[in-house]
Amino acid sequence: MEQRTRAPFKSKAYAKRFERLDWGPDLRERKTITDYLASALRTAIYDGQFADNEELNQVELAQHFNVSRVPIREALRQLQAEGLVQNIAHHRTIVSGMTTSQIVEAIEMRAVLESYLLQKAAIRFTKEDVDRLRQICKETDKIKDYGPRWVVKNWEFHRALYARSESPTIISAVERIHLNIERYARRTGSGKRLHEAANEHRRILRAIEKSNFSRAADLLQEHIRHTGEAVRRQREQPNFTAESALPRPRRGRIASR
Amino acid sequence: MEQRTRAPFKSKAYAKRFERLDWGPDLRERKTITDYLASALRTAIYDGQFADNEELNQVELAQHFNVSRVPIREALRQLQAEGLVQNIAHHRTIVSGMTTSQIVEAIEMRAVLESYLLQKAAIRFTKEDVDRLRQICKETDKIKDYGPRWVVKNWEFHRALYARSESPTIISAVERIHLNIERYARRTGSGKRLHEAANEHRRILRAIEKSNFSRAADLLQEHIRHTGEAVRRQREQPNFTAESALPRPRRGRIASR
DNA sequence: CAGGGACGAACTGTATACAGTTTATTTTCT
DNA sequence: AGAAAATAAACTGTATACAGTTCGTCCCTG
Repeated sequence: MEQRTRAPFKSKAYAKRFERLDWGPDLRERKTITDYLASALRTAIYDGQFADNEELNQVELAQHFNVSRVPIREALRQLQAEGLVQNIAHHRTIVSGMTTSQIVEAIEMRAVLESYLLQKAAIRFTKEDVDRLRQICKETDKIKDYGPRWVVKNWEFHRALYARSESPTIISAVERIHLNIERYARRTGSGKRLHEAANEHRRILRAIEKSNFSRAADLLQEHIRHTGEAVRRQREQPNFTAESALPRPRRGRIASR
Repeated sequence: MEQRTRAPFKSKAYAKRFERLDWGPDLRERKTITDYLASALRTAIYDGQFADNEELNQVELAQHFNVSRVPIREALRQLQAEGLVQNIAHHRTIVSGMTTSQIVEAIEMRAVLESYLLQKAAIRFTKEDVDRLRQICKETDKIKDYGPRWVVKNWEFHRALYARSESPTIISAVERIHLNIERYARRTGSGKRLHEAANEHRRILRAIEKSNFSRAADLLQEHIRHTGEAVRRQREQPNFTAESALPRPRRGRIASR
């Protein structure tokens, strides 16, 4: 089976948006252009490369990726179903920004579900599992600034909490919510919150060490809710303007394809 | 704006599958063929018209709906993202049957989230809300057999429980899970379970009447989990064969379009 | 008659062409 | 000049054409 590699990009309209895109095997191995595009766009959106409500022009995207509009459209449909973009028929597709309450509710769901997962996992914890958590805590401390590396480590801790829950479906549902809201949570991420989060992790760990699992679950729930509060606090500031595109930025002129 | 009405179906290959399809305004009002198709297919799958792992042939579907493959493909992409079908690149798209543990985990999520929603809503309950619940209970009693009408009434009760939760996002997430697993839960639905469920609803109602909300939440959680247990029990019977298509039923001959 | 290419039918995936919709611009009328 | 109507440009949506992949079938070889 021949390895499909995408042709070099033609247009530079979106160059900046996708430059941070990880061209790892995960992306390259996709079998169809549509799959590749869906990944690329999803990654870019999760990465915060697009402002809320920003318009996605099919022709521009097609030119950028040097493909026809068909796979672009299919990829956009997929993202639409995932809730990342919104399509207004015959009109346009925009990056769908979540409202504050949507974000907060999503975080609420995480809090409830993750707390449940922890309780479910806790009764099966082994010494190795706890060691692993300790290890991750230590590693997290080494990361001094808020960036992708910290996000990954942070999530590693959470995943480790649920490793023994024997609930892969719930975990992946939770993980998806996490990915969906991370781009918003990120904007509130200051160094202070970084430190706070690390402390909360450690407190959860301590409760687990003492086999006080219901307390650990409560702490975890609080920990997650703190993110929600941070988002709400930031967004309710009067001078807060979500990084969002204007309703209808004058359309550029792009030759139809 | 001209009202788009679909042309009558050409092919009869899928006629049976879509005959129960509700041609209500909800469906007819869709602006694009793709949107219409996504709804139609989703409804049919939710309705149990397709067996697990059944193959969806783009050409056949296109002929049935008398459209080209493009909107069919886009609709399938959307369903794929929704988890209703699975696409194997260059190969085929199949209706993705959930495994027993996936179903049970989905029900678990419902139990956890709905119980949370109830607790959140309970503190805001008014007398009218409780009356409404009572009313729904009565109406449910009138429906004697397990069918779409019962499912709707049943869900109405659940929704009424969360009406005051002020969490529309969580509610719709839960609703989606419900829709996703209903077709499996249905297969276990005997008259006996019908009665049991009605009783459980009434017990929850009674706890609410006594303002014993945490007990109501617990009862609700149990109530939902019962469905999960029923599914598991049925599927673990040695002679159980999920209504599912064979891995590769000899492909029919369909003229390419 | 079992195993393995080679071929071809039947699909899926992508590009291109065309149709229909929306929005911006120009023209017309008052 | 300003509002309304006509026109044009830019997109989106769908159909058709073509390219590429998979898999069954046939034929060959042993």
